[in-house]
Amino acid sequence: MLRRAVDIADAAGVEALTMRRLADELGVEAMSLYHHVRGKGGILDGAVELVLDELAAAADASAVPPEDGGWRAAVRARLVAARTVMLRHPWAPDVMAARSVMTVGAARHVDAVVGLMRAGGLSYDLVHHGLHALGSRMFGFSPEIAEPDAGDEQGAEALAGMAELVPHLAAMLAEVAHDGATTLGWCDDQTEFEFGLDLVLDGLDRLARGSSAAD
Amino acid sequence: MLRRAVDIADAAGVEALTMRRLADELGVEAMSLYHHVRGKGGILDGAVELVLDELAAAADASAVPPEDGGWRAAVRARLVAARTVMLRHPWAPDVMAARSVMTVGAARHVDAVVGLMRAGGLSYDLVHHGLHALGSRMFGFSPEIAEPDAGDEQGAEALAGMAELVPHLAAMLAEVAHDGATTLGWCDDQTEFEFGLDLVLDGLDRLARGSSAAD
DNA sequence: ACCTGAACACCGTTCAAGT
DNA sequence: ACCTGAACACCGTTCAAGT
Repeated sequence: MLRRAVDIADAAGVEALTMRRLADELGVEAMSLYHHVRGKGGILDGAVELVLDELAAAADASAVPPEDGGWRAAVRARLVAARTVMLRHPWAPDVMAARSVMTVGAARHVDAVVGLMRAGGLSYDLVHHGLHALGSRMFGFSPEIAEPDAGDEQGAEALAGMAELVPHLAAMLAEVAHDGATTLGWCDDQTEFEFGLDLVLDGLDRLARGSSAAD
Repeated sequence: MLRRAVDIADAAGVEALTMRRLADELGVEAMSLYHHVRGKGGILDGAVELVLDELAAAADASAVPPEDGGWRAAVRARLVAARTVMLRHPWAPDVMAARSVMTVGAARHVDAVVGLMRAGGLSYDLVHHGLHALGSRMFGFSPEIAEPDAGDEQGAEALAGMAELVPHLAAMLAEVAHDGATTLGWCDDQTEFEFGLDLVLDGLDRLARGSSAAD
């Protein structure tokens, strides 16, 4: 049943994951669902939990022993693995953010990251700051809030109308769009994810080594 | 009318911002609204735009001349100012993320940040990566996805049940909760926002100076 | 041009009734 | 224990009708 909920959200988006539709696909009446879960929230939580099981499996499969490259490489490998799972379920981070309940699956993932960082010698305090700094990257997602590039045709068109209003932005996009023609488009999300991830991990590493004196 | 929409969302949350309620508070029928905006989306976009006007005013008011402390301080001041506005309208970042349309207000804010970074000598390419790395921090918000601390009573209780399941996380929270007793609680959101912001800005600054050879 | 009432096609959920 | 039909209180939106 939760499996089916995940399939619906994957195929048609969370907004299509409705009690009536889920019941329909299970060949049952909508009200029957209430005998097995605590309302719609229970279904969303359960679906997220299933995705987090996938995440745990993927993270284990691609785990890097902390000896090879230190905690930084180990955390990086885990979060990049998390991303491959979340890309299959792009609605999951949104649901997790909307329903801010700490499920066991989420707690275990965070726990694993904390463990890797501690093994690398970071203080609990620094680890704690680090979790906040990672934000949604912790679950393989960077928040693409109001991304200035969006759809190619509509984005370019809207930008043309704003060119004199936002000169710096227009100039940046013109240059980046040109250079990026060799890659996947204006923005390579995977590249940007890894860039931001490395920036945070490098910063934490530097703080852990107490290299602020080197500034 | 958009002003009233912002007030409703501030006071009762976005989910309370409904066509019927907005019309009611304006002493008019719900269907009249469709003669002035393009459906509910238009109202959400308009409300966000109003918030972004506030943001622009706050950013201008607390602007730091680039000469004093460089681009880093200037960008920091602008994003911290953005945060004070968004804290008054916590629904705004969510709405912006949900409706991924680049409004003029959002574009102008991003443009200003790009301008400050460029004035600091950063390449368009590095600026572009930087925008992605900043993510929602660009608009004063760090994504508190599945925050492990949440409500004090419920969080502590849930954590007790998970203590043996997530040992590292439990140990971290136990220590951080203890130390943090002197401040505002387990997590000081403002502190965490500034920590993450500085981590990203420092990282960009380092890359701009080409100090990777110093590693 | 602007507003209105009734209606449509949806939601999540309650509740009494069936087996 | 599990399922069901009808109903309730909502949504956003369409549409013909009013002024």
